[in-house]
Amino acid sequence: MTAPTASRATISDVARAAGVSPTTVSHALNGRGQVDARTRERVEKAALALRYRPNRHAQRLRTGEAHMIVLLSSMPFAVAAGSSRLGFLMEIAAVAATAALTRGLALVLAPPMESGILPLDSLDIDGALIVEPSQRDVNVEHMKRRGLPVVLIGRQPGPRQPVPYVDIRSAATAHLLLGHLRAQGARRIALLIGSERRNSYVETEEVYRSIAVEAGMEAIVATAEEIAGEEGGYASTLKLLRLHPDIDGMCVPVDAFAVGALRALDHAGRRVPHDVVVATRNDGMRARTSDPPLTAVDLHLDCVAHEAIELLLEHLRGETSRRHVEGPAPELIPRESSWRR
Amino acid sequence: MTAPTASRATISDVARAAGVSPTTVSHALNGRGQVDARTRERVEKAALALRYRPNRHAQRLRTGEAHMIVLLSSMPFAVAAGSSRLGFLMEIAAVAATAALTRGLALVLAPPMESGILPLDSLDIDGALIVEPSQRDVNVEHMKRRGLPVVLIGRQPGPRQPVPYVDIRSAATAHLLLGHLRAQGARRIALLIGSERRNSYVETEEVYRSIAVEAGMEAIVATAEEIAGEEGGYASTLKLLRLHPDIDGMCVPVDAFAVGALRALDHAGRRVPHDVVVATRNDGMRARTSDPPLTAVDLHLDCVAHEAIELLLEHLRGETSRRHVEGPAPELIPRESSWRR
DNA sequence: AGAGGTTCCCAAATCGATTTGAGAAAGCAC
DNA sequence: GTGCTTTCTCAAATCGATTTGGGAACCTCT
Repeated sequence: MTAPTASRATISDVARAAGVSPTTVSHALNGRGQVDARTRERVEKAALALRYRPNRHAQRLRTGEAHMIVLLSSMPFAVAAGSSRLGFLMEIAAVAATAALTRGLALVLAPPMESGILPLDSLDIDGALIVEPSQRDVNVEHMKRRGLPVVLIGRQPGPRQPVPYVDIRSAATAHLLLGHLRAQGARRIALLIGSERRNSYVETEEVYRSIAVEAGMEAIVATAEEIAGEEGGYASTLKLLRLHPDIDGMCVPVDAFAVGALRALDHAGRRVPHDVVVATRNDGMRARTSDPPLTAVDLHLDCVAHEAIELLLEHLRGETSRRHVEGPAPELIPRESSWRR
Repeated sequence: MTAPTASRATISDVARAAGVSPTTVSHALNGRGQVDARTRERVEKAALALRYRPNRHAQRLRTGEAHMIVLLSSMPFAVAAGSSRLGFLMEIAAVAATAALTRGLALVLAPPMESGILPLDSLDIDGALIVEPSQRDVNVEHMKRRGLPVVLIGRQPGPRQPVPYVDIRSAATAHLLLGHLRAQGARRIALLIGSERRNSYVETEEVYRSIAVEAGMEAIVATAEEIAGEEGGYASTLKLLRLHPDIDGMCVPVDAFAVGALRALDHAGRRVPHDVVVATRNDGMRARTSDPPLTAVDLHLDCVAHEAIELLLEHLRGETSRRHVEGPAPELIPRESSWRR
C-alpha cells in the first residue's frame, strides 16, 4: 500500500510489487546485466502501475552527471539586456535549448545580469556554452576553474587558445560585406565597430585593413562603446561624417550601431543608399525592419547553435579530438540600404 | 592528501581538515545548530583552502528540491519558433531567467518543439512557468499530473480554474487600444485576432463587442491562424477589405498579423493612418520597426515576468494563498500608424 | 555537591538510485 | 555424479550531503 499522490514510488516499491530486488529493477529498466525476459516484463508492468519515475537527484548523485548545461552571454548587461535587445543571444538560446532537450540535456539561461557576476557556483551543470566571449572573459575563467567543458560560439580573441569553439566566420562575413559594398560602387568605405576586444571586431578590422591596402583605399575605422547601443552608433557616425565627409559606404557589424548610423546619415542629409551604402552583420529583426532595411548577413545561427550543442556533447562524452568547428558559411542578404540601382 | 583536481573535496574532507565531524561542517557552513565561533572559522578556512563546493546532487537528494524551474510556451512551433519570431516568449525568458537566478533558481528554457511533446518527464524541476496557455493545454495537464506548482503568464481561458496566474490584462489592453482608435476618429473598427482559443483573444473580443454595441458600431471580427504568421494577417486583411471596404480602423493584437495587415492595407491602396488607423498589442521590435511604426501597448513584460517568478516562489514555499496577480497596467504607446491629428 | 540548563559536537540514519561481488539454479559434457 | 559454464538474482556498498537524537562538558543556582 503506497500513498496515493503524497510521495512518489521508489525503486524499492517497484521491486516489492514485482517480487524482485531493487537491483533487478534497476537492471531491467536500464537494460543492464542479465534479466530474464519474463522478469523484465513483470518489472516493467509494476513500474507502469505505480507510475514509477526514477528520482533524478539520486541517479545523478550516483552517476555524477547533471544533464544540464548553461548558456552564458558575455555581453555587458546594458547592451544585451532589456526588451527586444537580446536578438542575437536569444536566437541561439531558442535553438540550443531545443537541440539540447532532444538529447536529454536541459539548457539553463543565464542572461547578462545587472549586479555583475551571477551565482554560477550554485548551478550544477555539466558544461557551458558561451556566446562571443571577450579576451579575458570572466565566465570562461570561471568554467575553466571548475574544470567544466566549455564550447564558445565565436572564438576567443587572443593567441591560439585551447577553448573549443564554433567559428562564426567573421572574416568571411567581412569579406562578403566589404566585397558587396565595393561591388555597389563604394570607394571610400568606413568601418564602425565596437571598442571592446571581441574576435568578430578584430577579424573584421583585419580584413578591412587588408582590403583597404589592396584597393588603395584610406582605412577609416571608428569605434563605439557597446554599452551605448544605437546612440553610440549615431554619435560615432556623426563624428565620422565630420572628419570624413566624403565617405560613400559604411560597414557596421553591430546592428544596433547600424540603426544609429542610419539615423545619423539621415540627419546629416546623406541619402541611403544613394549617397552612402550601408551594411551590417546579423540579419535579425533590426536589420530587416529598419528604414531603409539593412543589407545583412545570415549567420545561420540556428545551425551554429546546433553545432555548438553537438560539440559540447562530444566533449562531455570525453571525445575531445574536435577542438573547433568551421560553422556554416555566412550568406549575404542584400537589402535597400545598399541597393544602388 | 587529496587529489589536486581529479575529484572535488567532500564535506568529509573538510571535516577531516578542520578536525571536526561532517555534521559540524554542515552546521557551520549552513548556519544551522550551535557552533562555536572559533570552530566555525576553522571550518570556513578549511572549506576555502580545499575549494569545497557542496555537491548539489547530494544536497538535492536529501532535501528533495531541484532549484530549477522550466519556462514553457504553448504557442505552436510554427508561430513562436524560428529566428526573430520569439519576441514575446524571449522577453519573458530573459527577465524570468535573471529573476530566478538571483533567487537561486535555474530557469530551463523549453521552446516549442517540432516533434510535439518534449521530454518533460526527464526534467527534474520544482515547478513551471507557462506562457499564454490555451484552453486545454498539454503542458498544463502534464504539470498537474506530476503535481508540480505552475504559474501561468496570462490566465487560462475557460471556467474559473484553479491554476495560479499573472494576469496580462487583456481587457484593459483592449480598452486602451479601442479607446485610442476611436479617439483618433475611427468609426468603423475591425478586429483581427487568432483563431485559437487563448484568453487574450477571448477577452479582447468581449471588450470589442461590448464597445461596438455601446457605440452603435457594426462588429467586424476576422481571424487568422497563428501558424500562418504575417501572411495570415495579410490574407485576412485583404479578405476583410473586400467584405468591408469602408473600415477606418483595425485592432490587431498579434503583432505578426498587424505587420501583415499593414502590407495588405498598402497593397489595397489604403493609407495608414490617413484612411485606416491600426494598433497592435505587444510593443516588441516588430511594432517599433514596422512601416509605419505601430501604435502598441507596453505590457511591461519584465514586470510580469518578475511577478510570475515571485508567485511561483510562493507556491514552491507552500504559500498558496495568492491564486493570481493583477499584473502591471498596460500602457499605450501611440505611434504613426494611428496618429491622425 | 547535586539538580537543571546551555552550549558544542558527533555517530548514525537517511534520501533513492547504481554498481559490485557473490551465490543459487540450471544446463552441459564427461 | 562430478566439474564447469552460463544465466539469473540479490545483499550490501556507494555517491555526498542533511537531520536526528543524544552525549559530554561547562555553568548556575540552590
